Amino acid sequence: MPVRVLIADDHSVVRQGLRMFLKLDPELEVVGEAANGAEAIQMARALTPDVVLMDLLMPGTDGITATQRIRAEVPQTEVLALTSVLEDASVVGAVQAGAIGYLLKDTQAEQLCKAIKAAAKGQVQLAPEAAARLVREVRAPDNPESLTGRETEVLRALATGLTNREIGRALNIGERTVKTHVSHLLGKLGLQSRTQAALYAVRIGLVPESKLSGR
Amino acid sequence: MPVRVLIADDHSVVRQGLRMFLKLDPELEVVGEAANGAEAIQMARALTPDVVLMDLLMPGTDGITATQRIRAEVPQTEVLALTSVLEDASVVGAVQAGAIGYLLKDTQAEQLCKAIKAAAKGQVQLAPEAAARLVREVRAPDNPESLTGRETEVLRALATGLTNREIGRALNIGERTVKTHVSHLLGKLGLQSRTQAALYAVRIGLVPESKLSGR
DNA sequence: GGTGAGATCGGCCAAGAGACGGAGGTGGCG
DNA sequence: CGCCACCTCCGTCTCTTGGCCGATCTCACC
Repeated sequence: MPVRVLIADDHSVVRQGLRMFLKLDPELEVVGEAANGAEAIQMARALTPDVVLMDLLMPGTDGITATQRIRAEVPQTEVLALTSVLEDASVVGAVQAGAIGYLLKDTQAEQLCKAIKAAAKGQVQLAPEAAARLVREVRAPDNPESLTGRETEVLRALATGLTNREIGRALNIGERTVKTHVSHLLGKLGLQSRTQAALYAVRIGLVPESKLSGR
Repeated sequence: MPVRVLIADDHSVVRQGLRMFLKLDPELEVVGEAANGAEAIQMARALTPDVVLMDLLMPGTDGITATQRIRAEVPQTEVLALTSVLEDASVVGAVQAGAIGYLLKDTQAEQLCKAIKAAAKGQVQLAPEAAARLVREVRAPDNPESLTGRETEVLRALATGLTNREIGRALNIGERTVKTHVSHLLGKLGLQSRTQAALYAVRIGLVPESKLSGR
């Protein structure tokens, strides 16, 4: 009985590549494709696949949110994060959201097949780089560089291009408090300006691409 | 005689997917894979493929730079931009760099094969969305929203997290001049702050992900 | 030769941003 | 209970940022 896989990625090239590739392994069966987080949630609900290959960066509902929802609503389905982003926040975020593994898109083909089958059995699969990040984060919960929940919220708002005052209004706190949080997170991240912080947030996948400041 | 294709993408999942997929078409032959712009240039020089499938967002040397170099050094090789980014600057940039086409990663499989064969014959291939951007840009060269060369340079520097003073040093101009350019580009883009401008630059792919502000 | 766009600077000014120290409140945890 | 992390807010200070006015200079174009 093959492992039933759902592919969630916003690029059809990636989806078709994965689909065609997994087809070569008789133990793997691609049962569906989703182009965004919302589709992934809906299809996971309908198909109850064994494993969801989840891209974390997708327009609309992002992969981490989708992972949370799927794990909550379809617990028998395991989620394997497969993304090009490798940063503390997204690794930890994906695992906290319920992902059983975290692989990079430059993973070799055979390893990917193995990882999917292992994930279906409930075995944890982490790219070595991702494992390192996770261990570092978990082993040092009071790591001076780890942001608090509020600081992360402020960073997320900051990374949509809001001013301190606007962030205050958005989070229902004073501008002064926002400045405090910004000051703290800049210090923790070793950055010098809110612009650098915004770019950092984008880099680690804290902000979905769809929310980036545009016209 | 098959069309010889070089794949340039930093994600092995995408590379292997494309390779396996193009293998099914006997008229297409994948002669090599490059994981970044520098490799793409080197391999294009060594292999002189008919077509390079070029991702624009790659670490190190980006795809646009690689396209320029390849077109300059290996003129018989056509470059087909294949990316997830769709914005005026990158479309125009790719075409200006010498790309014969611009396709999105969510392009359907058969279309991609057709486009590659057409590109090998020197026929222009543009995704409809990309064509629209290009036409809009070309038809209105003095579009109030189109940035000048210098403004684009300043935006690119701004989007790496530099201050005005640092940008001035980097470009060998005064801080005042930088402020003028920043002011102009903010007005043209309809934005209110440098942070928004930095996010915009990332969104349109002006800045390679590798250069985003980190730690 | 005029015309316009672009690049380069200047002064002035208001607002935002960040650093610094202080301080009160909460809630978990030994 | 005390301790500590976190969230909240305040005042003050310096620096950066961005808008507004202006000005030269170059260069392509008509």
